[in-house]
Amino acid sequence: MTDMNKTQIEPTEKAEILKALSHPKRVEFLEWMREPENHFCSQAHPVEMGICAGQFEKCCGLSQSTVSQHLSVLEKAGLITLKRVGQWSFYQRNEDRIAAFIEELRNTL
Amino acid sequence: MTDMNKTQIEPTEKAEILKALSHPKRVEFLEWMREPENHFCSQAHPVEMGICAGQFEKCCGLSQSTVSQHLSVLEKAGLITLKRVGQWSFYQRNEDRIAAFIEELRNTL
DNA sequence: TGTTCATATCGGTCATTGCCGATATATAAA
DNA sequence: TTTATATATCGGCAATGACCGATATGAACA
Repeated sequence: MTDMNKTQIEPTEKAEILKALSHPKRVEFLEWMREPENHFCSQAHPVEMGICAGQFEKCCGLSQSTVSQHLSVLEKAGLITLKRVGQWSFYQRNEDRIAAFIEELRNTL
Repeated sequence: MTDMNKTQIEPTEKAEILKALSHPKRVEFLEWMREPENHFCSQAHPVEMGICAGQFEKCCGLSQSTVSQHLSVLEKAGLITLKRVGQWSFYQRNEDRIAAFIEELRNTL
């Protein structure tokens, strides 16, 4: 009864998530995605679909390839999910996973 | 009224803490210190004084200098505190800081 | 004072990460 | 089928991080 049926975070996953969060830019990406309308207002598609990869590029002054890599790290850690629509990649926060991670920290750290 | 008068975590500090936690060994160190009696039973001094730097060395298979560096990173991030007594260095978890950090994550991540 | 013990710091090596431009892939449009 | 657009991956380079042995610091004790 401590953790209901929330997604469980394995030790290996916890380490991977912490690594993903060790770069300030990636943390920023996650935080921006909390309020998409404030940070990605120039997006043509509705923000409910997720944030288009290209949107990050404009906000952060990094190259396209670097942004793509950062997003990939976040995705592999499970903190965001990727949905491809046409030629675009839409990323979304994985709220369950993020919450589970913080809960894991609360319990173990 | 959101944060009472808890220690506040600045953005720069948050980044430094996340970096400190990006190495599994350092996370382990912190977790071991939650239950000192289980992990550092061979310590001569009472665990209430903190954990003697040398104790970590025995548990983790790293060299003395490497352990010292890891502890220094945790201390600079404010996650542990250092008290010198005689020739020994006693480290203790900074519970307020750890709690404030997790709270910060809950609010911003 | 010199010796011992605990820990911190230094110097160097090797592995990892961050970054970029260039290229590959894949969809969409002409 | 060619062209354009969006994103991922590759190759290489520079910066950072992890690790160690050796050395320095500093306290305790003979």
